[in-house]
Amino acid sequence: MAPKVSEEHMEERRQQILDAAVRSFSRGGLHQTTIEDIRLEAELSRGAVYHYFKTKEDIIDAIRERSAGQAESFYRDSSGGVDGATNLLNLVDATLSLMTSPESAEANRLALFLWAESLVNQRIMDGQLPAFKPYLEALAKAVTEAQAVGRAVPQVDPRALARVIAGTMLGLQIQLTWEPEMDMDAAEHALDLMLTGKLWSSVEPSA
Amino acid sequence: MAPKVSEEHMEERRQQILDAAVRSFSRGGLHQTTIEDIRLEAELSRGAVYHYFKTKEDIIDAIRERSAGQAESFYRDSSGGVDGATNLLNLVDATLSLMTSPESAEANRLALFLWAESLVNQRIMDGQLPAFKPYLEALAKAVTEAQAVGRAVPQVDPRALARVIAGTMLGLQIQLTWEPEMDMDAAEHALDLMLTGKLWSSVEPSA
Amino acid sequence: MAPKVSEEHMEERRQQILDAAVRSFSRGGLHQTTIEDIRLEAELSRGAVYHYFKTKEDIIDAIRERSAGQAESFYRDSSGGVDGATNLLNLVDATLSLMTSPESAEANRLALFLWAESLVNQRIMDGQLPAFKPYLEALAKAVTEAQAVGRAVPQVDPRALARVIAGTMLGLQIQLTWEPEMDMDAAEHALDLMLTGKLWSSVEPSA
Amino acid sequence: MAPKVSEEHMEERRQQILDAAVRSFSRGGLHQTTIEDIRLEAELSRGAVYHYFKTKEDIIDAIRERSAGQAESFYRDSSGGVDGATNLLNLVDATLSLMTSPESAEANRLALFLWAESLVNQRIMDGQLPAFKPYLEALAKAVTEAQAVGRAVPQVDPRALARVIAGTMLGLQIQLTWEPEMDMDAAEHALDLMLTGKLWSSVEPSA
DNA sequence: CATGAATGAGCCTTCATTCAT
DNA sequence: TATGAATGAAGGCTCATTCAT
Repeated sequence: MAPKVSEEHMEERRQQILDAAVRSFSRGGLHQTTIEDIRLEAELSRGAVYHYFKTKEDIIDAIRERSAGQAESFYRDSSGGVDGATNLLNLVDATLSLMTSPESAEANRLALFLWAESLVNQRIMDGQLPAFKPYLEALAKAVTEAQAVGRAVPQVDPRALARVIAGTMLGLQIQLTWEPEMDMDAAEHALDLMLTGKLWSSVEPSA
Repeated sequence: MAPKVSEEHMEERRQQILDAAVRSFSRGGLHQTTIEDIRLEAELSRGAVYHYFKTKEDIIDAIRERSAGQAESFYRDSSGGVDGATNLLNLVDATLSLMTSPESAEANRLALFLWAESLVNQRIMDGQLPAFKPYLEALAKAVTEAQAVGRAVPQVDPRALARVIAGTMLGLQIQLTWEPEMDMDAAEHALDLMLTGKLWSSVEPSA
Repeated sequence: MAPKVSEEHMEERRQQILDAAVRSFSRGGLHQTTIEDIRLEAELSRGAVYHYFKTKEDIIDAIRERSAGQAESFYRDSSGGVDGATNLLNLVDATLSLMTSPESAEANRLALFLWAESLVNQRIMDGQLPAFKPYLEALAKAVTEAQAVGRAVPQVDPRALARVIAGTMLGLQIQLTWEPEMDMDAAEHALDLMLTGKLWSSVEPSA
Repeated sequence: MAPKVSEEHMEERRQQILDAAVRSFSRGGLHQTTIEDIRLEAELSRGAVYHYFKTKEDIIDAIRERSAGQAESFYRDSSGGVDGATNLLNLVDATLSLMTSPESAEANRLALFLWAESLVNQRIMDGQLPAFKPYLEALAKAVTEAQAVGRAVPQVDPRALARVIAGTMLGLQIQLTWEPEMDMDAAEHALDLMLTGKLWSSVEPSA
């Protein structure tokens, strides 16, 4: 059982470094943050960092993977309902509450850095996109279910609507990074109205 | 009149550099792209670049400013209608058609790079945010007008809804950078249905 | 003709760096010598070195190529005679005088470093070996000619003898790096006796 | 007697490490080979290596010493004959058969690395040279004996000829590292002819 | 105006060595 | 004895920027 201690320690240190890396990267961006920054934040020696991660990019990769995992498990719980329309709302609300939780400020910033980086770094794109797709599909599935019970009109393409809603999430997250003090509750309220068909008057005004 | 010629030449060269910079940055990102890359793309000497721009950041700034200007003029035309609800649709459609135009692939990528960079570079943030705000306000104004004529329910906070809709735009633009081949027309259709209240069945299904 | 000045300057600087590199490398070996050492020896900035050579290995390669070229031209002059046996002596003497010239102390040391490095660095081997082979062949050719005129016995394989003689050159050069003060003239004399058949008594001693 | 076991164990482990080091160094060179490489090759922990050797250089030194010892005992057996000329041939043949034995490929490469390193590392030079000198002297002694019995002409300086012959050995060994498939038997034959005065026709051709 | 050589700060990474357990 | 985590000095290389011509 000797390796067990070692492995535990290994995992602990890795998390310690990743935590420091998340703080550092989200503060300074992927490029401006140096290994030196991370190591200071982790209160480790420079060599120690390289003891647990081969390269800076490996750290970034591990961070991405870890957050993707966290987010995924978060979403999975939100699509278990029977009613598609409810699932949709649940997913949206879960996403919003995830991004508004105080601990998420860092994650939101980091996400934006990764989204940008993915355009230029295939490895990151390859990690990012496959993590986004299931989200899109969960949304589409919910829409399809909503159509099945007559809540959503059949004309709409579930995947297209999923794109729109997912886009809204992404876009709100971005705005949150820009203005952390923005009123996300109000936005959520408006979004809920829109997603339940209560936003627009059903009849044209008697113009 | 010598300076006039000079000024014209100056402006011409600046645009030449900025064009090259847009191509370079959107291809390789803000950090991975070097002045050398830009100068090669512009077919200029390295010194020439520094002749027209003091620093790399100045180039980025000029690019940002230029695109912001282009976008703004684009939007301004879309909020001139009388009907708020129509203005909303116009704005959204204009935004979408701007981002889907073939020349915009570059601009979309560049935008994402700038959004990320703005989190870390106050100067970019200071340029970016003031350009985004009017867009938000144009949307809010359209919502307010829609409320005034009874199209939108009065409970919704126009600014919050503007956040949501603007977010959708941002998020769709991101998805476009990730998957340039995505079906934006379908998304637009779904979005239009949502923004005209035709997406959801007004009555609960007779379950 | 603008590039001409530039090219001249370029070539000049490259030589300046290579000269400094030869001094540095031959003094400290390939691995212990840093770019910093070279740049100090060349009285240049660190960046300047990289302006003219992409990597440290490129510098090493350029050095090797340059010395190979110098050596080759040196040998070529020594195999122009009509008589094979004389050519052989000429080649050997030329080689020896090349390696004993006072400026060659550096080159000899450098050569040994390169020979060792070639075992581990294919690129160096690929440069080294093709430069050695013609030398071997020039020797073999001289032996063949000596056989043709009856000077050398026909039983000997010219290539094998070339290996032996070339080996002698290599081995003397090594000893020279170890003990620069060794008496190479005496060695040359002994070698000449051996290569002219005057070393051994033709008849067995009347034991 | 506890220490005795311990000492045996110590010696065993040291040899295990040296064996691994020889394989590693001869494969990758002195500088490119890391302690990590050696420890993996030895299937030992990193700490263990440092338990038996204080520094990397100590390992190199121990290797050098060990091979020097092996070579020396090898040569000693070859100079026991009565006849100087025969001793000379014996020494040469012994040297050649030592370097051509299949197990020697590694040793040959390692030797070249050490020869190069000795130029830069006094400690290695101090180990190397005193091991080479006796070889030189054995050769010189054989030559002197050959002169004594009238086999070799008295004009030749025995030490100089020793240099030449030793050089030939070194140079053939180098060529062997460069081209392990070279025909050393042919070279040996040519060398034997040369060392017995049978290579050159005693009389000038009747030109 | 234009050129591109020169500068040097700074970054990622490697690796010999130490040392707590 | 044995282990391997930790250390930190050092090196190769990049690149924004300057400046002499």
